[in-house]
Amino acid sequence: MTSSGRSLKLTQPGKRPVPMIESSSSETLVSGDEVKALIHWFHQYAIDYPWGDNPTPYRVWISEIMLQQTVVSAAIEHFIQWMKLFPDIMTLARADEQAVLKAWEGLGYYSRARNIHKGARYITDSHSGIIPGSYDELIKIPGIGDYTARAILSLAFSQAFPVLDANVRRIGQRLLALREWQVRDDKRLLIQLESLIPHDSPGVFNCALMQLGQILCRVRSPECSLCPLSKSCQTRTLGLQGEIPAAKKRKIKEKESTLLLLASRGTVLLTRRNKGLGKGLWFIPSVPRGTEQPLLEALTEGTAEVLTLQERVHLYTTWKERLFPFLVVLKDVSRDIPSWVLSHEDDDAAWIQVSELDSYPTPSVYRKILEEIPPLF
DNA sequence: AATTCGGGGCA
DNA sequence: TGCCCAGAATT
Repeated sequence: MTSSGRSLKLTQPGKRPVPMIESSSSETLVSGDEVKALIHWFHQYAIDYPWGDNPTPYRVWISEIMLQQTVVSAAIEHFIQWMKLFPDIMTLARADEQAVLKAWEGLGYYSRARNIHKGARYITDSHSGIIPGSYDELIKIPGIGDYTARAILSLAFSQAFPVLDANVRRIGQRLLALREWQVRDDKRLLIQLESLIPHDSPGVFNCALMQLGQILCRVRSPECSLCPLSKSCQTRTLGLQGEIPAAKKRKIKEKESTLLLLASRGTVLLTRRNKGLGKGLWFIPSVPRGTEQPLLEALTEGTAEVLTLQERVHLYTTWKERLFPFLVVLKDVSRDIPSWVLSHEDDDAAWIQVSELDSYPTPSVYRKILEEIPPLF
């Protein structure tokens, strides 16, 4: 059974524009010789990664989730540390979510970490702790979608599933010289790859394509002269490397926030988000910039001392947020929790020893601010 | 089909 | 600074 049956419905021919040039290999994307050249190129120039030499289902699963929307160099160190902390599924399933999120700190897209944690418990309960080797079962695991299921099946189980990530998609788009890439092109490309993937080494084929996209067929300034697929590449034939794929513009929303880091006798007040964006992470209480005056005055009435911390910019997905943090050292004994601190629904708040801050998962920019706290205050 | 995700790398 | 990234989930 091919891999396209479940995840991808075959579509009708449709009326998309034909490629501007009919290549000699319009049926097979690339020739059999080029596949061999690709594999040869991979064995000669491939980069070794920590997850590459021992591709167990667990290691492939974790690495593939880490690599979702994440450049390889950003994931390597987290993967190494993760395997020390959670060497197997049972250890991961027994860990608490806070520790899992802490291990993920800095990688972003934290729902990935929560999904891995949920997935480990699901695998423990429903599959006796063994990662299943079928597409239909893998796809049920939280955080595993079409790409990751295919990656696990090909890399860890040696099943002939091609993968379609940003690298492979870019290679396909350039081979066909398509100025626009539509959803149905994914299905078309996967069908083509299914006829090319070697059944004795599907993982090598997939890794070779992905590393080719990473090393030679880069988004900007690809090195076509070294590419094993250049003969079939219509983008190279047409000299359109600078135009395909076209850059996508994105819109950024801006906002400004004042952070009030309340401190009292060796502790600081943090809040944990339990819903929506940043779920499970700890934050410094904040208010929209400009609304902090009444709060500061109320706090300084209790003879608080206010230190200005370094201004920061927090970039995440569609947001650019300027942060204006202040350390508010309270002199009175009470450690009440002001109501404005709980700005989001279901927020928690807690006074935390400064010496223990390290174990609380928090977005990177908040980590930097917390590290700015002076030793004595 | 479009948007969101509380990151970081790279030219 | 803008665009991209070994995508998935949600709307």
